[in-house]
Amino acid sequence: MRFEFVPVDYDYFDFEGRNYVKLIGRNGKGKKICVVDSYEPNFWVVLKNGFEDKASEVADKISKLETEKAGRKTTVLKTEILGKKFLGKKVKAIRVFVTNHKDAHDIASEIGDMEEIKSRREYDIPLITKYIKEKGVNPLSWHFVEGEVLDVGDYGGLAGALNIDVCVGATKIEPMKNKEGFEPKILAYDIETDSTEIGKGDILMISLYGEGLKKVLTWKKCKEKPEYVEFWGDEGSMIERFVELVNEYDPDVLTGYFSDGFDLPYLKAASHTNGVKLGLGVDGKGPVFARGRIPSGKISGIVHVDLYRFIDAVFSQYLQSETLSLNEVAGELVGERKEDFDFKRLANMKDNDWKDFFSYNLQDSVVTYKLARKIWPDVVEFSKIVREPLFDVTRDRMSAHVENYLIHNLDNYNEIVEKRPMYGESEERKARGKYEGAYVFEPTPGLYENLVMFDFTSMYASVIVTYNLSKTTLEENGNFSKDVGFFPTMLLDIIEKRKKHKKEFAKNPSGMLRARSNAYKLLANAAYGYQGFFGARYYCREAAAATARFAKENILNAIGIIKDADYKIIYGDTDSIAFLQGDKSKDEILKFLKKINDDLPGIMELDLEDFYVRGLFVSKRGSETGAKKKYALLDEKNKIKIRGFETVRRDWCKLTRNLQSEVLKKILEDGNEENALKLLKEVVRKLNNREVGLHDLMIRTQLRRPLGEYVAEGPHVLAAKKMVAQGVPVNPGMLIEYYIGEGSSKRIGDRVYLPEEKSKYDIKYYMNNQILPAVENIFDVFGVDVKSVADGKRQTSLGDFL
DNA sequence: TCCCTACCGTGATG
DNA sequence: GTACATCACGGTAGGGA
Repeated sequence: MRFEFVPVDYDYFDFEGRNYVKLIGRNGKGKKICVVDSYEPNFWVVLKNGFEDKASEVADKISKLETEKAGRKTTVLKTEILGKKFLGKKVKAIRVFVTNHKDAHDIASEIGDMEEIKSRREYDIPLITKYIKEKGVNPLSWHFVEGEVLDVGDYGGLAGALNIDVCVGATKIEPMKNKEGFEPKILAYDIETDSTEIGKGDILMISLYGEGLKKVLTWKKCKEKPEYVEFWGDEGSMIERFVELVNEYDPDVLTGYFSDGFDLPYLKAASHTNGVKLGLGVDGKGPVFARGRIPSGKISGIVHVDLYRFIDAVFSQYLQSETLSLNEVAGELVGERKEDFDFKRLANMKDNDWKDFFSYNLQDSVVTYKLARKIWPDVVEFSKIVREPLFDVTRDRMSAHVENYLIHNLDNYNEIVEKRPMYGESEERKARGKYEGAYVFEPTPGLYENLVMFDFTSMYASVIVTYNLSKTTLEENGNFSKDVGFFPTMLLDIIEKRKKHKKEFAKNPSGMLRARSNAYKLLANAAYGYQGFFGARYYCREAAAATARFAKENILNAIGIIKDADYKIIYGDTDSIAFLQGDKSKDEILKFLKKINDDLPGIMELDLEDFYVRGLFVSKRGSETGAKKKYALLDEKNKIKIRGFETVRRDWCKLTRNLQSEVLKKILEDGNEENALKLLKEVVRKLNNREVGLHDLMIRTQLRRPLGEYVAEGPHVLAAKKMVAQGVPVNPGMLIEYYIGEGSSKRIGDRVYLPEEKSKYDIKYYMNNQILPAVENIFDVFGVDVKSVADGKRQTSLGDFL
């Protein structure tokens, strides 16, 4: 038979000592299909220079090797001798095919350090990655599959064990040229429990939301139940019903928010205690958790996607959200906030409380579902571009994405893939210390009018391409060769693709094109960090350091040119330069920009970022020197851009942040400090009269390590300890919220109060440590001393004397 | 007890 | 364990007077 097929989930299994790949996806009619494909595991042996003529001799020796492990015998099936490239150099290499991928490492070890052999490679690449790379069966792309329907007994009963209509043994899989697009069946879920510690409490309810499915399952009764609620006798039968509903819905993707770290492990623990099966997978089995910082919950035949992880690793840089809570992220991305539920009500639930809780639980799944739909184009594009399955692509960090992109594209350069660093190697790399980074211009504090901002487009990526900076182009003398390497070449390709898709998007906007252009942009931006990352296969500290160095050289040059043209430089950071427009017209500025570009090396490109009406730069606290990375700009559309100020820092209280942002706004709009001063006075008055609500005084700081590991105990650590004492579990990553109350202790941390603790806020603290420091340097630009304003003393302003 | 400073820790910029 | 360096700043902790 021959049919259209899109692979969604990849897995592999052993049969009679050999590896097979199990693809699960949909056919053209939307039916879930399992396709079994063969795979010949292999790795490479690279011969030393001068030993090329020994190739067949070495290959013969290798052919006779075999290993036995866990009752599995792996032998060398065949060898091929080929001219390849390794680290950019021509080499003679032997491709060694073995019976089982898991043993490739052992066979490679047995080959050992023969004098003819330089390196053994690609045995450390995951089987699925190798399979996709070698057979070109790309995720979420349409293929024609030819093959035979499997009998129940084939491959040790594989087909019979799977809850899938059709299992096919493939004889041929080829990409379809003209078919694009695939709408997955997504199902979102969420659980509510009475303890946040996994396995400690009960699951009170489970919600599911998808197309045509809207349910809350619970064993907690209430008289008047909403139509979407189903009551079950106990936790165990509720879980069994959940499994049943998932199986009936037959999703491609089961998604939750922080479900790797909470919902799925909780369900697993609860099903265990209740003695019921959590048979979510098409194999009837429960989720399997892979170890890691956060375990990854894998379900056979259904891609379990924890949206939080993808957002955290890839998407968060686009977000304004200060935390990655479902509430905040959904609020920003789908304009829908979760319903509120006060968990303190849990202690004493009445009928109506349960109704609210059900609704809250359902809303979590609804919001998760909408969020999944919203970022789906981005997930898909990443998966297609880096050619890794959904499961991995939604969990990998940026360095892994860059690396996977490299691995899957190295065949274009006939390159054998470099190995991962060994443990000791990573340590050595880390120990090599820091190198000099970006250049930052020290601004002179002041309020400026009519500013121009230039910036280099994708500066670090452009530098890597222009100067050919990479591991394989680094010469022994420390310079980088003129012969262009695969890393810069690939990066150039990424940059060009990004440009192309950005243009296409501008012409014909679609979620897919936006996502595609974004994905390329992210990959380009991450390429620099990748080369400096200790865990990278193509780590090259020299290349990373040179990237920063050449970038610095370029921005300094550009600053020089702009200065020489008699413009006054106001600020610059890494790849951007702000200067005064002076008496020049916008046209003249643009012509000037073009002229600068004509002389830039390689693909370096300086761009107009924007024109600004006003810009404010302040001094560092307690000093005359200008503060870097702190400024506020007003553009011609009256939009304000604030960088670095307390306003944008989440560890300052709302009162401070709101006041400061309003002060900046007023000053930028008015061009003077007069009205801004009134705002300050009003806040000072309210604070002194205790008219400020505690909610505006909460300080939020993230706990970033276990409590025991702190050398210095800051207020947030002491607040966290207080929480523990009150029986609230805390863990790294949590945002600790507290306010400062009155008290005799000098140490501020001794006066922290948790939100629900009633106390009098410390007026002095909020005045001297929050409000005044945040506006002091701003008013200082106008010669106004905020301390005396706060004291209600005379207002001194330079203006008074002029 | 006050004052100074080094260091710790967080969160920002690009 | 999970891209890089640069920067601002509050707060603690400890020494010296």
